[in-house]
Amino acid sequence: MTDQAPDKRTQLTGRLREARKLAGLSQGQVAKLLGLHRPSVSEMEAGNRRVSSEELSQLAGLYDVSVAWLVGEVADTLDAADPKLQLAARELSKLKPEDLERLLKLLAAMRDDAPDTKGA
Amino acid sequence: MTDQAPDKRTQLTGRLREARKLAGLSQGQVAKLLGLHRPSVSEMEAGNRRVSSEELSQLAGLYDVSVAWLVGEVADTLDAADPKLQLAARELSKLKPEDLERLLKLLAAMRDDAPDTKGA
DNA sequence: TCCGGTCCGTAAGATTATCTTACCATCTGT
DNA sequence: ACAGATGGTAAGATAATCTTACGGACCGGA
Repeated sequence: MTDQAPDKRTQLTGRLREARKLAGLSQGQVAKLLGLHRPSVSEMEAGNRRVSSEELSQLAGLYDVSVAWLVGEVADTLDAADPKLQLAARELSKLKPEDLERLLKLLAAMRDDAPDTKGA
Repeated sequence: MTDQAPDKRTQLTGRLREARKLAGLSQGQVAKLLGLHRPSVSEMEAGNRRVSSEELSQLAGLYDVSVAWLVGEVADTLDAADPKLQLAARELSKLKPEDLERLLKLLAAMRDDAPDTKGA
């Protein structure tokens, strides 16, 4: 028990759960897809279990997120600035072009309607 | 058939060693910096030992590389993608968090609604 | 050549984490 | 209330990792 830096671990566990739910998957589904058991996934998200690098890659693929975001690493790209942006953009890529166009207009409307928060 | 898809693992181990040497560190140095023993690092690079997500982050920091590269993941999925997606991401970054949340749910619903062609 | 030092790979027993199965609580829709 | 699904947790069996140690390969100096 030489827990010296639980920050990263907590971040990972939180994001594992968040990404899973956003992907619309249950722990059981994930377990079956990764060839694991339900309790394993449960304790992974609880932080009571390690997540190997292989599992990390598989989870990232399943949830359509990057391993960098899962482990809380900051890259210098656009997606890294806002964690959820990558996920959202990923979803956008699956839309039909016409839907994407519509969504872009909607986004512009939302932004124009409520400008605020941070500048720059 | 013990080795059917060792791509990811082989890639990780190979890159672990490559990154370490490029960083000018010995296994002993890495072991001490991570609070491990020399044999552990040795077997990590040999692929006979798992690398946890925490260790992965620490190693990436030590070697000054990204975890995405270590595991063989393509980091920048966004920037290299369609210009339209990039534009969409820019719009997303201007949204308020609550709006982004709403949008994520909407996207998840759209994807869930559409017929899927079983992925990875 | 011989020596001292460093680096790395590997083995065997002790230690630890993980797996497997099972049970329980909660929530939802009928 | 019932049935189904989801998620948290416990205990023994299992498999991994840790710890220590030994040995080989390499390099520069006497």
